[in-house]
Amino acid sequence: MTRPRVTIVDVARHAGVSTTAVSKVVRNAPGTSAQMRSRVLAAVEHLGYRPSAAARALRGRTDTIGVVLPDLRNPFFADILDGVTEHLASSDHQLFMASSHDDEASEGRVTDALIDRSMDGVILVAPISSRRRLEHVAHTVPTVVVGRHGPAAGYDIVADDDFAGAGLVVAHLAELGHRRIAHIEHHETDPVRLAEMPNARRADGYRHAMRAHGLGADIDVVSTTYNRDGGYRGARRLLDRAERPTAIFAGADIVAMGVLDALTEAGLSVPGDISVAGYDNITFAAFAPVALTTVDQTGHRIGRTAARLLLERIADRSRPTSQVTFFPALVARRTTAPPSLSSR
Amino acid sequence: MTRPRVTIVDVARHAGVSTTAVSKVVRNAPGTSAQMRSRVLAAVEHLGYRPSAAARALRGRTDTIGVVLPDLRNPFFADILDGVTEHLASSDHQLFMASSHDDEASEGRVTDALIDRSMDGVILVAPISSRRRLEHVAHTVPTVVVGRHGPAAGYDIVADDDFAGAGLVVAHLAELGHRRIAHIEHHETDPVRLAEMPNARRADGYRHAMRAHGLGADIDVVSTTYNRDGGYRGARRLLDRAERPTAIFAGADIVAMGVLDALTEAGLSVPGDISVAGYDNITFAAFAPVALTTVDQTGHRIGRTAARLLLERIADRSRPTSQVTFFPALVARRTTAPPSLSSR
DNA sequence: ATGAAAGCGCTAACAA
DNA sequence: TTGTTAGCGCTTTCAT
Repeated sequence: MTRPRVTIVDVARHAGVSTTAVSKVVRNAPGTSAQMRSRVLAAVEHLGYRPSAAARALRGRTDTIGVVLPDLRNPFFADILDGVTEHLASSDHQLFMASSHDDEASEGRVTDALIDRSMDGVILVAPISSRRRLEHVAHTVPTVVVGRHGPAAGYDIVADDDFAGAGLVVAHLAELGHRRIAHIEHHETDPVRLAEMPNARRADGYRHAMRAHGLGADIDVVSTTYNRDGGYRGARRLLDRAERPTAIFAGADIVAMGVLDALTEAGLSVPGDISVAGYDNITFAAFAPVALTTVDQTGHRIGRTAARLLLERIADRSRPTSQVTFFPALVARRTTAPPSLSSR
Repeated sequence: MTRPRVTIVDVARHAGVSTTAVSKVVRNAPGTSAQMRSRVLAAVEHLGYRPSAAARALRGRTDTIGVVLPDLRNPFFADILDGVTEHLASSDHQLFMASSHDDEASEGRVTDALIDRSMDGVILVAPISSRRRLEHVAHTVPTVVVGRHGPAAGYDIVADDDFAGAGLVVAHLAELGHRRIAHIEHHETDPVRLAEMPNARRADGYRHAMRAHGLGADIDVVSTTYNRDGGYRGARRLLDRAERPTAIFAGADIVAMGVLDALTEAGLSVPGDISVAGYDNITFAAFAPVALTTVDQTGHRIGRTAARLLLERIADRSRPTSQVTFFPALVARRTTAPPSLSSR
């Protein structure tokens, strides 16, 4: 069924040279005559030889980098990956992805799996593991953490200023005349994650901005999860309030989707009855029938930067770590408008 | 910066046993006393030993399977992956994904990369490579092809009956009273792909069903691409028709998204002015403000089945190939309705 | 410029 | 039950 692998030995024999020679030619290493090159390449072609990455891995690099994503359904991660892929295209690294399914234990397993398979480097997107664990990973393999803040210890960080981004949304809604602006956040209790995770920073930014706009008394946060169902549940709870909010700021666009599910189901119009804003500016937010007001954190640029930092670290593992923060921008679309007179 | 790897030799020395013993214990292989087990496991724990997958790969299996996806933005693939992941959870295989970015050359590179890294098996989702190429891959590594039809040569196939699915949509629209039902397909010229790719089968099913319903004269196919932009461009062209269609059947839900973008932009209401149907039943189709009529091809079940077949083939590479086809179901939601009287 | 040989970490015969 | 040893395919000194 399956034919035996063509190895470097087969090529060497076929070309009548040493395996060393083949190795050099294949790797474009110096010290080969033009004549030898052509003979070896002919044999490679003839036999259909492909170097075994496994054998190479045993001697060092694998030319493979791994990305751990929390969730394949949130299109924001596709934006990040586009950026990573773009930057990696200039190198000869292969990119493999694995999902942690939003679960800490699974995230650990997947990261270990990547390390066991000797990835040259890993990019962890919005990881939820403990900082100690992240430091351990970074100690073992060049690591870049995306979308999580906090003191970098051994790894580079690329993130968006979530605190400021949340402020942009609140300012936008307050200017439109909203006072009862509610926020749906991803539930979080761990103290480190409360300081480092984007969801927590957005919630903090929301609270801070509400106070700054004199709306401290109207702060209203519902804790669910950063996915569509979390948005649905959060909105349901907000709709049950004695006094409904006039605007809902969902911590992520995917959460806003769930909010819109719930509002549609309840027969409410957006933004007529209630305004909705998200965060991430996933391509879905631009979907015309929705036209979601959101915050653009340029996932593409984040991904590119992460890939660049990772390659730099792979090239020089002792280079000092850096922390890049991008400032986000508000993208006002059609789900936000001044509150209706009756509800004001 | 990075500490040297803990190897099986370190563990053996620490536990005062042979490397063979460690290897056996770690793999739960037979032939180890309880006493030896505990000593070895203690050493493993103490030293934080993790077997090198690269070294294992050189001896055989890697416990890794690779999935090649055309595109990370089409949420239908996430449904398939959920199914794959679910089935794989019962085995100790790790799942890595790679994107081909809808490009044949890239698909080839990515598949080679997976083979080079000695994956135990690969799942190719809606691959566009030539059949010869697929046979080559299957000849090299256990392979399951998902979402592409055709004579199986060396690989298993799991797909949905796209021809029948398209018929369900046409029947639904015809029953509602539509006659001018247009179809947006993914442009295809390669003869083999015309016979095997889901997009081509759906287009064939559309034409066949139109004739079966006596609407042969109204057949109207626009060729673009299976992504959101393709849907947008296709709809624009249909709106420019002297006599507009009353219903648009997009070959995929993601295409329908683009159609809805265009219709919204043109100020047309759905289904008031025009009905829209998709295919795939991605979770987005259930998004309440849209409520897209579509065809459910149970990506989850397809993924589960693909994973099962792959594990079976890994266990026995000579077992005969099988071809599983699932029958799809229409999911009628709110984007389809009888045509308006004026346009009839 | 070219090649011989050691060895990366692990598993699988085979011996004891 | 336990250990010795020969590779898996490649890269890398080190000779030539």
